[in-house]
Amino acid sequence: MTGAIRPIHARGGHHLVQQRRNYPHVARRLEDLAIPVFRNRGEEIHGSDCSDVYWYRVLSGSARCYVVLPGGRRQILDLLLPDDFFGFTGDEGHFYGIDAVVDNTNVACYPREALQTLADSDSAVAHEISAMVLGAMSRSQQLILILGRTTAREKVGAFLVKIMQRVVNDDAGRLVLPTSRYDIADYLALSVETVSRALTDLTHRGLISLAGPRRVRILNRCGLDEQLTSDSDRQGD
Amino acid sequence: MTGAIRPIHARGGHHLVQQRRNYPHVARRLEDLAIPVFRNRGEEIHGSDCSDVYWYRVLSGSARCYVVLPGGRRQILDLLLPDDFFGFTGDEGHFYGIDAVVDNTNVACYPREALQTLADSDSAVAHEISAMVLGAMSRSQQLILILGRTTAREKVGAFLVKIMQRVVNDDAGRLVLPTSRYDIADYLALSVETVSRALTDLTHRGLISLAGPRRVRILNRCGLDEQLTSDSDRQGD
DNA sequence: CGAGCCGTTGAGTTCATTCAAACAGGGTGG
DNA sequence: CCACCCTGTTTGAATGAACTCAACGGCTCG
Repeated sequence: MTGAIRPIHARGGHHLVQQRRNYPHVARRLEDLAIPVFRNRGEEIHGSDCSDVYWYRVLSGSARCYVVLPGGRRQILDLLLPDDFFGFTGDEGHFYGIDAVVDNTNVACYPREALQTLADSDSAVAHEISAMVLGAMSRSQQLILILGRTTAREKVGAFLVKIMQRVVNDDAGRLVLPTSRYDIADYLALSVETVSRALTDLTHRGLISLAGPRRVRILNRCGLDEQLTSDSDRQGD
Repeated sequence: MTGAIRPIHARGGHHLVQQRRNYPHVARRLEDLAIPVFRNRGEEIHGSDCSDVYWYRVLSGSARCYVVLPGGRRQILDLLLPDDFFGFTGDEGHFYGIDAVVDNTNVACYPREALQTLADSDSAVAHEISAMVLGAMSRSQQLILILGRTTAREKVGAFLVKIMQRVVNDDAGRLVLPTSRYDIADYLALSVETVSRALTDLTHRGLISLAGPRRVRILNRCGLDEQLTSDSDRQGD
């Protein structure tokens, strides 16, 4: 499954690190450690077997980190856009992996040991890493807040707002979703049908408008965000 | 609200840090930075105003980190037991805070700047911090997995299994919950009634037994964990 | 003893899910 | 070019689950 990149690792990974450790005056940078991986939509970037060996960072495209629960359901733990950093933290008993979400996704895989070694010797790198880990932590907390929402409409609305903050979008609130309905469903712990219904519902309420399944326009961001408080929808409709 | 600890901070916080920075030969340890806070059940440890200034670590007792959503619902982001580390990551627009869950809870508050400075000069401390951040990340991911479960029974079951792994419990699977039903509800994004019903349901199924509201005994851990797959409950009941 | 909090149980409603079907778009091959 | 398939999306109907509102029992503390 993931064998394609392991030779690269064996060739340029730990060995190179050990070699260079003896020359601290050589400015080693994060990118020197990166094992580049290119994948098309749906292809596995890394699988369950070596998930605690690497850290991952999306360079272009987007990826999803997920866990397959014993029941067969897939829970997406994180949606990775360019510059996002991610690593699994040893949840045992599940199959977990990282897939590309769009074609030509480029992910950098950093061997953890080597990254640690580099961080020890270069505090600028250490700062960069901790900033990225903090970013991952932030996305994690925000997903908890979304999953903690009560209704599907609120979850989808909050998802759209969060995504809008992360992807390129014009001032008019137009954005292109990187994900399919199935990915949204597995991210929000909903069924596909419910996601679809929530989107049409939001459209009918005038909060968003859809131009094709992926092209969303946020018409009323505050309305999306504070749908929680909305008992106003009963009055307004 | 949180004014009680600010004088301590002003007295021994950044000032002390700046002073000692000039003596790198002095072995500065994490505990030197800690602002100790003692709180009883329900008392606030830190509130919304200074949540991005500190990192927190529970030394004894337990605490809850939560966010109050616009609608008034409280989502608990993390349940902190001794040695657990936590920090908010800048979710704007919400009120968030940390409360003690049991009496005599002792929490160490570390000023972030000073912690960073210390980590830069002492790689052992940096390792310790990154290990603790990783622990927080792990709990975060596990909560996502719990929230991603479909039924309330699964959520509560998974919660019990996770808690069992973290609190002291004898070999017979007996443990004492640190939390009330309300806290469990806000942690799992369920209503209190649903939590209560799920617990009695699990009892009827023979997976747990209750000796008082807080005293739980896990009778069948695998059954709790893999309730996901269980269509067996229809046959068995 | 009363007040207040916590926990449980019941009844009715709301909401998400499942199962099912239909539709749209992109690709391939005839 | 059209037929066809496949994937992704949407909508409908019926079931099932969690929520709200409500009431009650237990417990602690003043």
